[in-house]
Amino acid sequence: MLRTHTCGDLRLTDKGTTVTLCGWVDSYRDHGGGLFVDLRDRYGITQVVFNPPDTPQDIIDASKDLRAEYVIQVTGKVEPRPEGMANRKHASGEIELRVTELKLLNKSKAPPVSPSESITEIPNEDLRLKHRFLDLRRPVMQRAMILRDKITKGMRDYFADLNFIDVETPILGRSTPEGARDYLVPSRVHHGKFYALPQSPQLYKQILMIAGYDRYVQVARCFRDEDLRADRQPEFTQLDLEMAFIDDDDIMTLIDGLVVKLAKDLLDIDVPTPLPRMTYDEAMRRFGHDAPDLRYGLEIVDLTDLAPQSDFGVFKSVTDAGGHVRAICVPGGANHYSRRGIDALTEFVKGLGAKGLAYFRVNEEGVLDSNIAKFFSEELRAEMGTRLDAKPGDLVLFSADKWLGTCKVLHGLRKKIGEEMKLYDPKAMNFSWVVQFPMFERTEDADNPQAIGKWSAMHHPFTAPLDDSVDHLDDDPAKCRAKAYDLIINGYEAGGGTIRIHDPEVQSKVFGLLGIDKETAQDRFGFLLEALAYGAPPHGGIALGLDRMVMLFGGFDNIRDVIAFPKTQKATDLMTEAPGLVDAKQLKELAIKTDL
RNA sequence: GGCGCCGUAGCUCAAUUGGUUAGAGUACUGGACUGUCGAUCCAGUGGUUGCGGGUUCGAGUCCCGUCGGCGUCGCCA
Repeated sequence: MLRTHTCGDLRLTDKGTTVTLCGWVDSYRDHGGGLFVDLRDRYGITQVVFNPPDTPQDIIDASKDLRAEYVIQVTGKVEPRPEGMANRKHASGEIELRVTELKLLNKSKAPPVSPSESITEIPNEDLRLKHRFLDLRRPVMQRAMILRDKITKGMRDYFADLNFIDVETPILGRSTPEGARDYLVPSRVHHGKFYALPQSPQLYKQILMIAGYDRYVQVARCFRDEDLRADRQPEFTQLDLEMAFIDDDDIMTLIDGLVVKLAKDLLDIDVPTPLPRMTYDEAMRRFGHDAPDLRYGLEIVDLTDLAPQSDFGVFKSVTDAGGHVRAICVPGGANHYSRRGIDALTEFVKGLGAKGLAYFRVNEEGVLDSNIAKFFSEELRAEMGTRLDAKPGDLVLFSADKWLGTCKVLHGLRKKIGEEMKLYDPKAMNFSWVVQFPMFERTEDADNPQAIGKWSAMHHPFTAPLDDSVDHLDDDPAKCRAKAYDLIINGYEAGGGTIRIHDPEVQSKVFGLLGIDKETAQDRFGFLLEALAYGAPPHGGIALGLDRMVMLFGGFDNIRDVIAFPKTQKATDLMTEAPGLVDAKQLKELAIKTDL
């Protein structure tokens, strides 16, 4: 060992002891006669002092050459700092190391990305990603990685205590055309054939249930070749689990327990259980989204029935066409959003597909007023005000469109205004479930005109219907609700799962609705269908998005900050420059010709 | 693929309506300084304004294209 302690260890109680520290020069302060260095490692910062008479002159002279990020080993005596010189910013701030020996372990070029927390300016993200070794040296990033480790370990411990066993599943698998685009790996042995990287271990974990491993868990890497977002990476990590002989309530109760433990251990928050559960239909009705942020209100109010009483052409034509008129009432919004502010909101909703933004301000007398007020009788405005619980100074924003259109616009407004008006405590954590998702949705895929209007699975084709929904498979698939549940944290989908179909008859009906004929089913999932025929227990599970949970628990606003080596929005790695070209020889072995 | 924001010194940023030699802080280099902790003080080095084209007497600034980063819609069972 090159050191006796870390830079976060030493306290007043260590005074008088001789210790050796190693670390990076976080900063240095040269006073001519002597010099101070803040020495950093991942445990903290300790001030090391090169001053006479404790430090020999030749060591002081050598210390003059130290620069940011040089790696040094120093030996000396731990001493309390002089009266009034303690630095409360650091845990070891009451002591300092009086250096008697210095060894330069390595030099550093002047860092383009400063790891020092004393530099408050954070470099552009492309620089951080290119020099990730420096970026990851920043204490905030080290805290993120440590938090990630704690969450992962907390999860593993929790499930291990409950008799779950960790089973690894393949990375090289088989492509299934449903769902996200696959990352493909060409086979050298079988020219023209490809492995696919797993989008999730879904099918394998069902096989494990059938194989009798009734409690499976895995920290699983997953891959989806789709476009990126602030909360989406092409490769990400799921805490994946599956159980046999359980129902949906068991999975949710299990995860409630995990959430309580993690919130208590990591954030010292007491989360009451059971976590609230809201159906998908209610979430869409009240918040316009299947992952509502429940840290603030701004609930949607449906005014479709009142709209025809107005003379406002936009509302009337929408309701005549079977659409909806819905609104949110923003408390204090009339003062927060000026004319120009509302123009900005209008531009914003146009980006979401709205044609415009109808609004009312609520004036001093509590009356709804705006440029469209003339189309609404006094009585009608009063009635709308009552429904909306509108108070003087509020702002009422409308969306008139098809149901999903109003959901999208009002959810967008709600989210934007919640942020802009700071309607919630950024440190607050809100956990809930959204349950009873529709089994099927109508395809609106413009790339594939033949598929438009056909049913597709909202989760995957093995999702079980609610017990009282089974009959709707025959008469009205749109009414069919699934044993599906999403864990929602602060408006993010932090995890999701389902109970799986284990009844061959139900499975075949679902395949039928999805237009998957026997041959296709056999070709794509033959192994699973075969396995299901050999005594499959009732089973189901869930997958938690580990990266997102770390992001939310750590208060980060993007997922890259909790992944050591993330990809850019164009799915490249700026440090390694992946993806890269390969040799012609490699392509030839794989029988691949590129067409650029 | 669409929309939007951004790209100026190693780094973070500024530069009036398109107008003189593109500035500041920091880093770096040299010097001063015995208790600092974003040390301080003095001096200095450092620029193809991402790249290419265009408009103009004149472009960091306006236009077109392109590359890169970010956000978002589509997409993500």
